[in-house]
Amino acid sequence: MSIQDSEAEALLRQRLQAQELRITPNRLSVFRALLQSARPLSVPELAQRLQADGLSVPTLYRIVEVFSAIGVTHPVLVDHQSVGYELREPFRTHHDHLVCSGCGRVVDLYNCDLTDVMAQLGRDNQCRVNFHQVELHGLCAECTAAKTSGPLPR
Amino acid sequence: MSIQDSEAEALLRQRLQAQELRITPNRLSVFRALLQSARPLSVPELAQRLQADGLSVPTLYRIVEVFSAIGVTHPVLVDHQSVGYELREPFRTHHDHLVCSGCGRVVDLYNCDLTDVMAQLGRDNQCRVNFHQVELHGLCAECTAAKTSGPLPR
DNA sequence: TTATTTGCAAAGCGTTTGCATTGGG
DNA sequence: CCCAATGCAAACGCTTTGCAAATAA
Repeated sequence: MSIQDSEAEALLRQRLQAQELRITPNRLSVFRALLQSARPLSVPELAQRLQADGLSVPTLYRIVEVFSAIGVTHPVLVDHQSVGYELREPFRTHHDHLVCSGCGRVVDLYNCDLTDVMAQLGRDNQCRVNFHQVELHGLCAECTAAKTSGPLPR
Repeated sequence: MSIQDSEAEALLRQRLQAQELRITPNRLSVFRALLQSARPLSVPELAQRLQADGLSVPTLYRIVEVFSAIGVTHPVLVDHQSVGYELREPFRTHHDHLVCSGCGRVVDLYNCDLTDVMAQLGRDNQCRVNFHQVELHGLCAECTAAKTSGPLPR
């Protein structure tokens, strides 16, 4: 589960201090942008949303790098081509995704009790798992009915 | 499970023809390079391995795009930052990934009996699942051993 | 005060596009 | 023969880097 926004920011400050990293307005701005976003944001997207705050692009890259290094965010492949950054638990409620092959929509799947399964999978491979991301590919309910065959659209 | 290399190429030809796409030496070269690789390959990596064959870089991008469109490959986030392409079932044995937070390597996880779990997850959401991709984030065996505490290395 | 963080400018790549040519079916 | 596929060159956009100035602690 995720926590309240007020607690989230306090926790971020803790995480930064624990690593001897400074609490700066820029870092807080990026964090809030991610908190408010329903989906992962790439650096160009962050730049767009935060252009009023005047953050430079190199700074954005440096911040998401720091956030990912201290476990606040993690990189996700978005749209099969670009890298987005998403808050991790407990900053955001964990969920998984179903990507519909038909219409391309992404359905968020909550309440997937996969944590135990994933932890076991890690143990089987001598790995320590602290986060998992499941992406299902298939057809959503609507597209199952409208399913077609033949060559792909070009 | 995956199939023999000889069958794999025959199946690739089928897939291409079914979509009215042409069987070209370039496409076969890329396919073989992916078949022989133990890990996902980015376009720059493909360019390097296939430079003897003289494929142009734009062609490589077009080919992996086609392969992914017809389900022969799928894109994977490699090293936290770049996009690699990997053969899908049945060209390659299905497996999941552990992305190491420490070194960024992608560790293949085989024998993950998650198909049933994923199918159930789909049913719970009225979706038909025909492919799943699980990405675990954590520490690989080596990094677990080398794990340190305190501030991150700068 | 001091080391970290940031902005700026520029460089470095990865990726895409337009167009003429090649070649598979 | 026809249109898909390719190569080339150039454009484009994302990402990184060096360095000086600003700033959190």
